Amino acid sequence: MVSMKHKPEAIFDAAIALFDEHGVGVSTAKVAAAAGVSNGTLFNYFPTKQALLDGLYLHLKAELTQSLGDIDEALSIRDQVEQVWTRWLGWATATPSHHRVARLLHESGLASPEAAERAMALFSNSQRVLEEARRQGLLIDLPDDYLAALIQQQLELAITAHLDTTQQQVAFDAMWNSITSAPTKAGNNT
Amino acid sequence: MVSMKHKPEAIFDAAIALFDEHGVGVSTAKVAAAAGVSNGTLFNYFPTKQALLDGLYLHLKAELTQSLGDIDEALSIRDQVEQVWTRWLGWATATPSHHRVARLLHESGLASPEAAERAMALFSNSQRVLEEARRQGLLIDLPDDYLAALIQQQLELAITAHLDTTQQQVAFDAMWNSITSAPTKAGNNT
Amino acid sequence: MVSMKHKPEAIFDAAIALFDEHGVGVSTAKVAAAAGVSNGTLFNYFPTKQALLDGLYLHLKAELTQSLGDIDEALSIRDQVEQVWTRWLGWATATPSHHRVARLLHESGLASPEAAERAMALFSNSQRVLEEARRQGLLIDLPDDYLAALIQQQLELAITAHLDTTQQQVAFDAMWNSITSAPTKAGNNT
Amino acid sequence: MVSMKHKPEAIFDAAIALFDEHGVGVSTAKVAAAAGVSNGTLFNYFPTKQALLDGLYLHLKAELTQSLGDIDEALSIRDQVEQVWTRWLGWATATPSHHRVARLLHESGLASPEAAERAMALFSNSQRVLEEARRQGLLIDLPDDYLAALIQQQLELAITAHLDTTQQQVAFDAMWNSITSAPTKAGNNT
DNA sequence: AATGAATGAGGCTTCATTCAT
DNA sequence: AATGAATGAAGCCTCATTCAT
Repeated sequence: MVSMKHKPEAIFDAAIALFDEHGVGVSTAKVAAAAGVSNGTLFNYFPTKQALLDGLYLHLKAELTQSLGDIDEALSIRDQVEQVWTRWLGWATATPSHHRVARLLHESGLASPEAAERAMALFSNSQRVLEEARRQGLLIDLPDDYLAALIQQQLELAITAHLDTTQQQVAFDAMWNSITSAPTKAGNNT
Repeated sequence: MVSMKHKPEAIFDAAIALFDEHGVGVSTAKVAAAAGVSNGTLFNYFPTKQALLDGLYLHLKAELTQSLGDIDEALSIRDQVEQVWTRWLGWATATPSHHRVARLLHESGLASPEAAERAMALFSNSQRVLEEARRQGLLIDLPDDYLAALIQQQLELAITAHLDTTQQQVAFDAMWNSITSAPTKAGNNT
Repeated sequence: MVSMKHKPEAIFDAAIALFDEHGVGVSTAKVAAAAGVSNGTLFNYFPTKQALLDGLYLHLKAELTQSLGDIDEALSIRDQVEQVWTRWLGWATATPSHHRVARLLHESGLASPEAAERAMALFSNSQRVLEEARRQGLLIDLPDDYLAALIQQQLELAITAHLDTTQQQVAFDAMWNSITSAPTKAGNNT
Repeated sequence: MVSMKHKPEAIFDAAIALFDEHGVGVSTAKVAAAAGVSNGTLFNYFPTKQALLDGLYLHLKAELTQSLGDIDEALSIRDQVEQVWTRWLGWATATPSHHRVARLLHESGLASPEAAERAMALFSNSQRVLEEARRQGLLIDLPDDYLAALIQQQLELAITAHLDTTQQQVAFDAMWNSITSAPTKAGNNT
């Protein structure tokens, strides 16, 4: 009745679809049913609803990390960032529900601190790009955390806004302008 | 036990405190108790929990609008925007729990669409500033909705990041750079 | 459908009947149904199944204490003890299910330690008789706790054995013989 | 991880340890895990949890019977009884968890009637001592069942009370006094 | 207008038991 | 004979909502 994947996979898929449509409030029973397994079976894999939430969060983050792949260090920093940006956007566009649910879990603080921390660890590659940018003196004088959040926020926005290709480029430029200092830009007052 | 405010006000205050600490999952009974009224009474004012959520959301948005006050149209557009930015930040700093709960209600989609729409209407003033900026050709080529979201996102970030005064200025500049075109900025490649 | 007592009373009665017949494993739902109230109502009075168990235990012990009344201190110690014995037995005979359930809760350790302690406090009168007997040098050389348990054990036995009046007297004598030293009894070794 | 005993034996041991610590509520899965077998295997040996309970009860009673051994009929009745008493106490002291679990199964009525009856049959030796005492006119005028219960009750008490050697003797005397008539004891009133 | 007891649907979780491998 | 994943009924408890007083 449901794809012949392994059970946890089927449960994740069902959870994604339901959480995306109705929020994380959806009952474990409904998730199990949608996954084509019994109520009890779900708890064989995720002993707690929280465990399901955490597991799903990590699953999605890992999926994203997979999509980001390795960064081409031969590129300029700006292009490295754009590479991450583009691939991330590609993932979100290819599997929008996955992206929305990941966002949902993150925003509502429903992924436990441990899960959030483990998820962060997956992005070490991307973080290194930021550090390199800092070393090159490109970045404005705000904490790296802040800049990372700035990037991600704008990425989220670009994703949800369904922009066309041209606009996507403008959106990326806007983000880049927001995090880099613009020494040569004269008279930026009205 | 609770200030002699009018009942709905007391309920809002209780809800803010509890939602801020424990999330919107808090039961109506607990809200009522914290407000010093019986659970039955709460339902006299808000026939539904959703009505309470919506009412609270509008209440908070109205509070914010109040804080934003009138915009000094004599100022440059940039300064008008900064005025809004600063007052908004002032409101969030003065009553952080209010800000957090407003954010919570918005993010989790728990404020009903109708409430969200009515809340938007409160910001007509601020929106007008954006329109004026557009008219003056300052803005990058993305929909106004998008830019409004860009502004608000970065504002939220600046609020939650607990920046010092210098950093706040940098954060505002970053935002401004992200929404305005920078014609004279030469060679923005690495 | 059920006597017009107050709710908690009705719940106690239902619990007694069901626990007596099927053990404390009986579901709260069944207790509520038998009490003529809804599932939820039970939890308005006893926020937890354990609270119900504890409450019931104390209820029964208080009932027993009531039945024991005041001890006639003009009587000899032996007669005072017999007075308690007889009244206790009377209570158990009059409401055997109450007695059995009290025993059940005690034996299975399902009354929480706090409840057990509070229940003990109800018997201060009876304990005083034992202390007086000790003072008079009537008792064998074992801790008072031990003797109290000896008495109660044998009382329980006398109750459950459904003895006739003559046998009841023999049973009491047996108990008395077990806790008192018998100075004049010559050579009780083989 | 678990001794290379036969499976049922290992299951019994695990059950004893777990039931002793957490009560009979412990799940069959946990018992199986502690016994080092899969949950499925447990049900190969005990088709039902009740069967496990009954089997364990009989196992423990048989173990006790073993410990009681043969009674030395050359001894006086009193000494024969004391021999049983002492050996029983020895068993309980040597393997306290076994004793406690046997008691637990008995008290909570969780050993099925059939199992209880079969267990009784194991004590035929001990019962014969009582019958002989009756024949010799030593016993008070109460049913043999009652006296057997009196003995066992007091034995349980002596076991759980952790008495020293002197007190153990007093406890045995108390028991003996409770079941035997004391013709020479003059004036046992106040 | 205020109260708070009553409701019952629904949520999460546990567990004895089955069965295909 | 052994395994362990799968099952689904049942348990405890929460809570938004109603309504008689």
